[in-house]
Amino acid sequence: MSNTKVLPLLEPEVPETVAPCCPPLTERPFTAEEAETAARMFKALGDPVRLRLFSAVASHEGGEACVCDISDVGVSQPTVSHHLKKLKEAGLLTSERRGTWVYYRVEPSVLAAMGKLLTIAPAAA
Amino acid sequence: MSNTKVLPLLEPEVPETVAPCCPPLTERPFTAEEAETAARMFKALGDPVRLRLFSAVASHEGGEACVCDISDVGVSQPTVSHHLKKLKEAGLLTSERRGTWVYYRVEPSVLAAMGKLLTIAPAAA
DNA sequence: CATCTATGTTGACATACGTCGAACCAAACG
DNA sequence: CGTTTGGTTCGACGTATGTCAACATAGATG
Repeated sequence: MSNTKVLPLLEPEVPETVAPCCPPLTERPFTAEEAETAARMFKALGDPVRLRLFSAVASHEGGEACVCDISDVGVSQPTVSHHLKKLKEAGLLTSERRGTWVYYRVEPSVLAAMGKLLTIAPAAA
Repeated sequence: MSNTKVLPLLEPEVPETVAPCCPPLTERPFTAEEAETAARMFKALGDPVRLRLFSAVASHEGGEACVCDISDVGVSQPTVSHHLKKLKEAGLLTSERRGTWVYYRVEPSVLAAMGKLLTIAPAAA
């Protein structure tokens, strides 16, 4: 019932959407370029509605969710669509149409990448 | 030389600035309230300049940095001050004046909290 | 006190952002 | 086909945001 088993499906679709952009925040000062890249992801999660949508997809069984399953976040349906698009553009989600419905799925590597960013110390050196 | 040893200084100054707000994003859909809280932190890091400032402080020796040491990020001095204020308001940094200079320091627990947010699965149940 | 340096605050401005309703597209169904 | 249902795109609107120059404040120093 959990989503622990759906994570290994790293298909080589658009690998550049979430590159290993940056070292941990605490390792050394970010360059302008690194900051630009990382900030784009943080920014995407910096809106309450988007965060709820992302969490809803990430926690949904199968690691993916139909829009109809997650669009109850208190804003209009066009707004939901708008935010999902933003999340896609940030490389956090991917979408796929299957018949009537559109399914969104989290890009698994992105969570790991952002998690590393917030690592205290890599215990290096 | 690294900042691994300065982390244990969790002084009970303002503990509510970074509460254990939320479970991992992948555990269950965020409530509106959780999303509001977490989004505030993500939003603070969602600007390239702020991210560079935060990274500069976090990676600086001693876990803290004078404004003069980190203000070389390509924007004017008032803008730097403005962003540092935002980071403070988000609970990510604290500041202290010591003589002539003002020192900023990262709130250590905040990194751990945000890191947990991005955990894949807590391996629970 | 006068003054210099280091930061923070204020006010103004252009741009970006979140939101909605309306129009539009795509698949299913009669 | 026409209609219904699910979802996106468009256009508009109000608000928030990032930025700077100008001014203000806090210590240090003479």
